[in-house]
Amino acid sequence: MAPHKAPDSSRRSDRSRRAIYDAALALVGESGYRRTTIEGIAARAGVGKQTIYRWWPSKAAVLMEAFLDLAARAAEEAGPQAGGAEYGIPDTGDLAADLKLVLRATVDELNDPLMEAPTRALTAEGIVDAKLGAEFVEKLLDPQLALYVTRLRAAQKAGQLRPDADPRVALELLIAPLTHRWLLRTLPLTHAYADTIVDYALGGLTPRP
Amino acid sequence: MAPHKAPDSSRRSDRSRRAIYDAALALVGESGYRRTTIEGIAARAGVGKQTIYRWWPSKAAVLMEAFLDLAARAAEEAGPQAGGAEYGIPDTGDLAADLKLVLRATVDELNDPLMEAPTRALTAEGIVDAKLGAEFVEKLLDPQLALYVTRLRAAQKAGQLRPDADPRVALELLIAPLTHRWLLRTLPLTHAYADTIVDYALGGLTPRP
Amino acid sequence: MAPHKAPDSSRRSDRSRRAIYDAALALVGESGYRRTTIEGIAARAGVGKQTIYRWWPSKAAVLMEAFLDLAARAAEEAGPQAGGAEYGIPDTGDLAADLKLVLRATVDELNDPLMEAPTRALTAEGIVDAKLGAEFVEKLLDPQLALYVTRLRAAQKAGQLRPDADPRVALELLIAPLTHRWLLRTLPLTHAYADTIVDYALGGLTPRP
Amino acid sequence: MAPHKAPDSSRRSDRSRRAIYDAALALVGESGYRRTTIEGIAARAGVGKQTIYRWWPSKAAVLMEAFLDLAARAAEEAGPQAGGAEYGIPDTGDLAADLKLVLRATVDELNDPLMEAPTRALTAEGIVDAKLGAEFVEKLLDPQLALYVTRLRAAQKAGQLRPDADPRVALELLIAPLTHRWLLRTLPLTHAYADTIVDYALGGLTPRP
DNA sequence: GGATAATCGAGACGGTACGTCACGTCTTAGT
DNA sequence: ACTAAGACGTGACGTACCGTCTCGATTATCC
Repeated sequence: MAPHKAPDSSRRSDRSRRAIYDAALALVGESGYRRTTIEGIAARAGVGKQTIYRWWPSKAAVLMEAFLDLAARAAEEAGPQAGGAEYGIPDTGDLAADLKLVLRATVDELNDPLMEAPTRALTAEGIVDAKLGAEFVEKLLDPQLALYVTRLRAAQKAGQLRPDADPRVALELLIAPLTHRWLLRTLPLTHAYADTIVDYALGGLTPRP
Repeated sequence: MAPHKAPDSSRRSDRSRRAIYDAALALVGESGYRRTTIEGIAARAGVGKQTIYRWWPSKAAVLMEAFLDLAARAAEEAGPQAGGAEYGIPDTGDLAADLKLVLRATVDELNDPLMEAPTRALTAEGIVDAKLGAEFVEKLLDPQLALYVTRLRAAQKAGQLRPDADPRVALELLIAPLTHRWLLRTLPLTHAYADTIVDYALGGLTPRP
Repeated sequence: MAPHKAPDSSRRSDRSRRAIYDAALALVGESGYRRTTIEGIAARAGVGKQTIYRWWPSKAAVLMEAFLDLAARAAEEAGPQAGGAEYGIPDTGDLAADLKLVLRATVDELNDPLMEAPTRALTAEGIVDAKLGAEFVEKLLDPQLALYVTRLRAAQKAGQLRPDADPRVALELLIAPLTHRWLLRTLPLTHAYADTIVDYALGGLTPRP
Repeated sequence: MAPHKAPDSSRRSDRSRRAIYDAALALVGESGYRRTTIEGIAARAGVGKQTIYRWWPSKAAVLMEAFLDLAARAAEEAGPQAGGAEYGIPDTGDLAADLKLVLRATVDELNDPLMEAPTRALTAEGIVDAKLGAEFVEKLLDPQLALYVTRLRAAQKAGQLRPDADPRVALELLIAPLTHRWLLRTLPLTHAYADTIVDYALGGLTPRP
C-alpha cells in the first residue's frame, strides 16, 4: 500500500519545481492540455522526465500544483497585508449588490482567455478522475465557497436571508448556474446573467403576494 | 477544403456500426474513457480500425453516437405511443411537485453506476473540446432542457411562476445545482437535495414578508 | 511458449528490412556496437522502432541478419556461376600451400577494418548470449568450417594427411590460433603467422627422426 | 589532460572495496553481465555509487579487478609456499603427459559453472573494448601463457621439442583450440579433446615416414 | 586530542535509450 | 465498394541506468 519508495523531499530542487510549473502552464496555454505532454514539459523546463515522475503521479497533478502555486503567488502578491482572510466577499449591508459584484468578477475570471484552457483542462480531468477531482475541490473550490458561506451567514444575522436557509445550498443556487453555462457553453456568460441569477435566487421564482 | 473522399453511406455495414456502439459503451464502462482505445473498440467489435476511422472523426464522436443511439433505442422502447414528444414533464397543476418528481428522476439517472462513466467521459470531453461540447449540448442536453421550458411556460400561464421570469434562466436555477454536485462531487446528490433546490429556487432566499 | 503474436511475414516491407540492415551495419561501423542503439538504427533507416521490434528480438539479432544478408549478397555477386559450391578451398595437390593461401585470406579478412567492428561485436555477443552464439556458429561459422573438412578429407585420400586424423580437430588446430590472436589481440596477426601455423600443425612439434 | 582530481588512495575504504568485488561477482554470476548494473552493484554492496565511480572507470574494470582479486586470493590460499612462481607446469620428463595434465585442468576450469559467466563476460568485453582487452591479456592471460613458454623451453633443452620451434607459437597451437571451443561453443570441451590436441600438435598432421 | 579535510552512504539531478502502446494512414485479401 | 486484418511511420508513455552533483555523517591523518 505504501508508495514503493518515497523520495527525500528535503533535497528537492526548487529550481526544477518552478521551471516545471512554468513550462506546464505555458504549454497548456499554448497548445492545450491534450497536446501538452510530460516529455514536452520536461524538455521546456530543461529537466529530466524522471524528475517529474518522481514528484507527481500524472500530468494532471503537475498542472494542479502549478495552478495552486500560481494562485498562492497571486494571493501573496495581491494582499500581503490581510493575514489569513485573503480576499473575502465584501459586506456593504446590501447582500444582492455584494453578490453581484463578486459573481461579476467570477464571470470575468472565467471568461479570461489566459485562464480558460488550464482551468477547463483541470476541471474536465477532475470530472473523470475522482481522486484528482477531490483534490481540485478541496484545494481550489472549497476555499472559495467558504467565503460565500461566511457572507451568507452574516446576511442571515442581518435578517437579509431566511434564517432557515442552508448557506451551502444557497451558495450553490448562485454559483452553479454560472459554472453550468461556462462548462457546457450552453449560452453566453455575462454580467447581466450574473445579476439575473442573484435576483432570481434571492427573490424566488414564484410570484410574491 | 471538402473532405478528400466521402464514403458512400448507403453501402455502410449496419452490423459493424452496432457492434462498434456496443463495444465502445462496454469498454468505457469497464475501463473508463481514457483507457478505452480505438484499437480496443475495433478489436472488441471484430471490426477493422479503418471502419471506425472512415465513419467517425474521433473516439469521442464514436462514444457520442453510441450514446445517442442508446438514448434513441431507450426512448423507442419506453414510449412508442408518444409521437415526437418522447416523455415530457408531467403537469399535475402543482409545479413544485412536478419538478421534484423530474429532478429526483434526474438524480437517480446521474447516480446510476452504469451510465456514470460514459456520461462523465462525454461531458468532460465536451468541456475541453468545444466542437464536441456543442454537439453534446445540441443533441443531448438541449432537447431535455426544452421540456423544462415547456413546463415552466405552462406554469406561467397558470400563474404559478412570475410572468417576468425567463424560463431558460429559471430552468438553469433548478438544473445547474444538481449538475454542479454531480460533476464536481462536492457533496452527495440526493432526492432531498433535489427537493431543497426546488423549494429554494421557487421560493427565493430572502424572507417573505 | 509460443510468441504472443506472430506478425504476418508475407506482408513485410522489404524496403524497411533492407534499410534497417544498411543502417545497422553503417552505425556499428561508425560508432561501434555499444553506442549503436535501436532507436538510432530506426531513425537512420527512416523506420519506426516498432518495425524493428516486430521482426527481431534484439539489437544483436538485427546485426546478425544484416551480416548474413551482406554475406549472401556478396556471395551472389562473387560467384553466380558456381551453383551450390560457392567458394571452396582450392586443391592443387599441395595441402600446405592450399591451406596457407586460404588462411592468409582469412587473416586479411579479419584485419579488414570495415568488417572488424561488426564481426567483433557479433562474436562477443555470441560469447555471452548462448542462443545468439549458436545461431552465429550455425549460420556463419559452420558453413565455412565445412569447407576445411572437405579439403582435409581429400588430402587424406591423397595420402597427404594421416588417415586416422579427425578432420574436424585438424581444422581447429589450424583455425583456432588465428582466431585466438584476433579475438584476444595478444600478438599481431600476419601472413607469416598463418604460414607458421600451417607448418607447425602439419609437421608437428616434436623432432622427426 | 591529467585527471581533474586524483583521489587519495591511502584513505580508501577496504571494506567497501571488498564489498564491491563480492557484489560484482555475485551479480554477474546470478544475472549475467548485461543485466548487472553499477547501481545494482552499489546497492548490493551497501555503497554509494560515487564510491564506485571514484575508483573505477567502468563496470568492466570493476569486474576485472574483482576477478584479479579472486585469483590472487585463490593463489594465496592454494600455495603460500611457492614464492612468486605460483603454480607452474610440472616437468616429469614426459612433455605430452605434462601438457595433457595441465590442459585437462584448464578444461575443468573453463567448464566450472561458477567461473563461466564472469569469465565469458570479461572476455567478450575485452574483444570489443581494446583497452580492456589489453588489460585482460596483460594481467590474466599472459602470466598463464608464460608458464607454457617455460615448460616448452625446458622440453627443447631436453630434446623433446624441435629446437627451431617458437615456444610462443607452439603454445598457441595447444591453447587456442580449447579456447575456440569454449568461446564459440562449437563442440563439447572434454578431457579427450585436450588429449587429442596435445597428440596432434606434438605429432603433426602429416604421416610420419 | 581536536581540527580539518577527504571519503563515505545516499540519492536527486539532467539525460539517453529502453520496450510498449496507440495513433491515424495505407495496403492486401475477401465478400 | 466496403470490409477485417494488420503492417507501417510516428510519437509519447513510464522505467531503468547512466555519470555528475550535492548533501550530512563518519573517519583518519596532521597539527
